[in-house]
Amino acid sequence: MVRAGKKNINTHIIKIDGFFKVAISVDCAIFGFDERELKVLLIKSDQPQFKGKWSLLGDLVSPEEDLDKAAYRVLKERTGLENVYLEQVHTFGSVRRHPTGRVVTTAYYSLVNIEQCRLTTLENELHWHSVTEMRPLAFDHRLIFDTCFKSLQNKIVDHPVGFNLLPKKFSLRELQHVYEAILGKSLDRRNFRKKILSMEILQDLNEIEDNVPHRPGKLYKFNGNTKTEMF
Amino acid sequence: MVRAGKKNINTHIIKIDGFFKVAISVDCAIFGFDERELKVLLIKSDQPQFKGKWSLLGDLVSPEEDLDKAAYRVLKERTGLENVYLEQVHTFGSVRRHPTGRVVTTAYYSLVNIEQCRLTTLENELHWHSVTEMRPLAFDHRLIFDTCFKSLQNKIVDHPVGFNLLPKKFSLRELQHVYEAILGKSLDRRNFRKKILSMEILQDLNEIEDNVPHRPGKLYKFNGNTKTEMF
DNA sequence: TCAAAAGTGTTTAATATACACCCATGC
DNA sequence: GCATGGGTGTATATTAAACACTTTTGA
Repeated sequence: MVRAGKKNINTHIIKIDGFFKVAISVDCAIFGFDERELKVLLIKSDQPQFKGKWSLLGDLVSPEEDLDKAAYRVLKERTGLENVYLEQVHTFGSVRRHPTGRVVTTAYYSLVNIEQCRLTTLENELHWHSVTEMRPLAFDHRLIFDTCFKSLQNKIVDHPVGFNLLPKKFSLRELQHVYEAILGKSLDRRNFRKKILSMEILQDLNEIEDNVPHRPGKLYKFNGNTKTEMF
Repeated sequence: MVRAGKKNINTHIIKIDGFFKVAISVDCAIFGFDERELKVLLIKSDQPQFKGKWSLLGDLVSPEEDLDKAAYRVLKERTGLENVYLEQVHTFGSVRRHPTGRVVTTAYYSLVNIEQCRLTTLENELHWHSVTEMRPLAFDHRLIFDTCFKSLQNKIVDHPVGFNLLPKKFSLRELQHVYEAILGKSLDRRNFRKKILSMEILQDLNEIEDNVPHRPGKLYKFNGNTKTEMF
């Protein structure tokens, strides 16, 4: 696989005809769910201008690499996961959005199961941040994050994508907590169950929860394909 | 304004470090409305591989030009219009989507009033094609067009953007025809009027239609800002 | 026996859909 | 006077929202 990640960005932004060339990157808002909270995976920026600030995970796109593939590569490299839910959101192309040169970036968001992640830290620090406690991010990543988060909120209203944040087996309570964390509001339990079950997207596993300090709930799995629609 | 349009694409796709650099372009599905039909502005391709085929209007993005600005520039250059409704849709970044080299393209759609257009033909032929009679397009432009068209159809369901296809003054009948052309189905007249008027987005101009072979309808104008949300 | 969440229906409100008649104008 | 679309309201169906009690388990 083509790896653009190890190259310095300046080898991709080359002065020709008197001006800098354009580089392409992808940036991913990788969402996870833990402790009833929606989280996003961030990395400590290595740019001197943004010392100590966090940024989304991204990388330059190699000239021989499909754009979508680059986003999958970033996910694979950082979380170890393949076949994850990935959605393209928007492309940010202001001339001065990146301090080092012209970088047009395409934003994606991904929904992953935090427990399955095997984070690859490399030289920088990775951390799952609660989306309700976001501090200022490096570059224009706050704008990119907000765009991704809104896109996810719109998506989940009528597309069943919440499972991707959960283990294969889950209870309706856990699924409801996912929806509540994404939408930022509490939902009526009976109406939620009614709506989800009427969609006929869940398969009853005839198993119940274990090790819960209350009456255990039924376990379900998604009866379809949890991959992205993109392929 | 930086003009990338006159350069040959090969001056932007330069072989460095043993492989071709990546170029950025924008492609616009420019929608118009005429004779009760939704139309899209296409240009005869000048690529030898696609001789005789039509393509969307697009151009390379100069390294000193914002991505959105490039889309506005294409619109201005081809239709003479400024301040039009423009929406970014998706970025297409397969390695082999363009025969000449690596070109990542960001797709936009625009809604314009055909009558206000002053088409600039330059060396190629421009034509408004009915969206119901689309023939195969050059490059991957059929995919791009379909993506833009679906995006518009989704948008119009709950966002009042249809006006952008009409003159400043219009009747409810004309507006309904716009919706019917975009959604590809006929709508109940009473329900349509009820819904639109309840949105309180129209201002009654206390004028009536002229030169219609039937009872003239009231004229309205949109009471807000018809520009894109992007700025 | 207590705490915590599972499981389960009905009533009400809001929204969307279906549908028909008289009116004003140009020809 | 006829063809064409303008203008209007109501009844029905569908969907969304509000709401409470009994049951099961672990501690």
